[in-house]
Amino acid sequence: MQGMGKQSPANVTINDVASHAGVGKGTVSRVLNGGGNVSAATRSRVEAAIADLGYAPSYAAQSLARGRLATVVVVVPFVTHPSAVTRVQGIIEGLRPSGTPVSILDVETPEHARGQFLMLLGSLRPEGVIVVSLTPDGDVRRRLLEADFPVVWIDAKVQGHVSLFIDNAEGGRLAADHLLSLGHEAIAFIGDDEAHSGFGFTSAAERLRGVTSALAERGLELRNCLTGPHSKDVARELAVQLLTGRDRPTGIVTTSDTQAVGVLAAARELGIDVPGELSVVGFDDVEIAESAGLTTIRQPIAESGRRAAQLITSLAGGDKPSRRHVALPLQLVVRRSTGAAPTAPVQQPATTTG
Amino acid sequence: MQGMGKQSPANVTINDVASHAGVGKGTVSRVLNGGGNVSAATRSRVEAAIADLGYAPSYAAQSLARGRLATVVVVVPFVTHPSAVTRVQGIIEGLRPSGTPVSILDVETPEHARGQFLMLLGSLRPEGVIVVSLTPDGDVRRRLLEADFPVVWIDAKVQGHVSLFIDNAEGGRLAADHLLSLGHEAIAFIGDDEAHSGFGFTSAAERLRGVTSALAERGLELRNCLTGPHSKDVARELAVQLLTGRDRPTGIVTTSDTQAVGVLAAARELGIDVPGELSVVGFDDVEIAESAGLTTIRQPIAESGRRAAQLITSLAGGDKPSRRHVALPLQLVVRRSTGAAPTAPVQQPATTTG
DNA sequence: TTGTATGCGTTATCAG
DNA sequence: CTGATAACGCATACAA
Repeated sequence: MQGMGKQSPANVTINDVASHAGVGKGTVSRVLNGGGNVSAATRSRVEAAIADLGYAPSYAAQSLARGRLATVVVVVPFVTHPSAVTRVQGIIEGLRPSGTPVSILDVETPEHARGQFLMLLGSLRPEGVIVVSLTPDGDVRRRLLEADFPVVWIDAKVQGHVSLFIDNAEGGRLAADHLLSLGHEAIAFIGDDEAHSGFGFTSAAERLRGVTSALAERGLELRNCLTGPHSKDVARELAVQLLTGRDRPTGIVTTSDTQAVGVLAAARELGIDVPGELSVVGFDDVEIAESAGLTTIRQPIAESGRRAAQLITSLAGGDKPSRRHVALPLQLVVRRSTGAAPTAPVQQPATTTG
Repeated sequence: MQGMGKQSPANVTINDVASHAGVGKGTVSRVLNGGGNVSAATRSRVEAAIADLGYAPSYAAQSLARGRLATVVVVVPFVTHPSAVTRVQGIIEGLRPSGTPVSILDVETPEHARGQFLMLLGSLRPEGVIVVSLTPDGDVRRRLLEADFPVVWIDAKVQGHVSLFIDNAEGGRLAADHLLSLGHEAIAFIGDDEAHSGFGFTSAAERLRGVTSALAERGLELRNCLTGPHSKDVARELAVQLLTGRDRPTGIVTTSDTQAVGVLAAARELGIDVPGELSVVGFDDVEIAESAGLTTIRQPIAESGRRAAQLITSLAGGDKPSRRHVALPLQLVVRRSTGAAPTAPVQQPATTTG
């Protein structure tokens, strides 16, 4: 049974290093960490021993002794969305210099999210947490605020917490103003059906508000507003609906590039020329936007991840945040999917009997 | 002295639960884990106490006591590549049922990779490791094989290890055969410059081999073969070179959809009609391929991640792998980027002096 | 079935 | 500057 003892690498511990170097384990620990008070001679002896034995400190033991995991945890819903992916990439990139491992906690439903937060709080106790596009219940938020690790929120403005976000209404306004400036008056909106997600997202509603208020300033009303689950195909179907209905819009604003690409697909299917007969505006400016030639509202997605990572690193290092809330810049990026409104109505609306 | 220990939330421990329930900590541990020998009455008392106190076992302490981290680590280069992203998504998805956190270890260079593997082996000691598109040195491979946690390789066939991979040469052949069947004879290749990556990748070379051998079977030779760092823009530049040169090809095979999209961009810039004057084949069938209307060689990327995750879970559970090596299926997906070869030569090659 | 004692590998505290 | 030694919180072998 145990005759074989362990044939596995019999992981070398700090004790092995200590005896090999002829010092106490405390000393080894010191050279490993801050290493304040160690004589040069001892230090080099220990370092030699470490190299000799190929010693690496046990992550679990360190975590237990220190009271926290040397890992940054990212809590993110919809890891399949391109924007979520890009954010995570930014985070990983921003954390690379520090060498801190990144753990991904995917969440599917609000209850699932709650569970993940609880396990994070009670069990994981990581070095820092980055929450993406999520706003958990008040009690979880409070516990997160009281936790002894830093938390940074991306794409959510949370009271008392450090957060990076965008002005969604302004984004909607930018999109609408662009179409208006091109002469469009029949503008429709395709957005997420956030109410049904259960997460309590509000960004689509805010963007819609931006659009309608921009239109209102010109005395116009939104031609149509369709929402559905966030996906390219759903957006395509909604667009078909919009484009084959009576009040065909000449411009469509969407809440993501994914959806905009769906609208483009619908237009192609229906033989509607973009941007000749129809202009489409996306949101986010993820990678696909460029290759699809999409006019879109760019938000610095990867950048938000990078900044969150840097913030976490700095906060975990004991720094105080200079600003709690940081609004990220938004920018209209014009490509091939928008153009001047058709001079003649694309489709003559039936004149109502006067 | 030690009374002040920590003023932090004084996280509730297994001891608190034990005393609250009036049992020993061993019992609590038992109901928490396998829970074999616990009377129903005691069990419910303990469970009540756990719920009362909102107890969650410390991940670090569990890890230390058990000797391994309840985390699956993914080692992956180029997290920015769409295919890498998709694989990670698949892994996360496949691991969701088990609730195991996923840690991402990004690697930039071979040395970096080595360091990550070493820290993984010596320090992290996770529940399992999934290595994506990487083949480290022999000694690291051996240590990985001897480690007491399971390792699954994706996109790499590694001696003695469990691995999921594709037949790259077959992929190249599929692409070339498709173009050949459309009447193309002037076929060029744009691929990764893997030699300079330092990682020792060979997939591009294997795909190229598939292409050339398919051509050879018809008595043809590759018109041109250009390589460079893997990026859309580099591919675009290479394509411009190809398309403005003397021997303009009518078909281009690339080693990724990203590159194929670059080729498409080049064609558009040059006013070359696709697929009228030029056919383009991608590789992978990532999301962008569909919206770009790219004909491509589909490999089950997300699926590979899911399967790897399931394999890890099963292996970590003590199962023996049924098969060490699994070849994933490849499939030609025809879209709008390929069509019949132009009947008249697009560009009359200057007849060499006879 | 259940409580107790020991070990896991570090960090941190405290004399020396 | 350095070597013991006590936590850290849990799993587990062992005793009861």
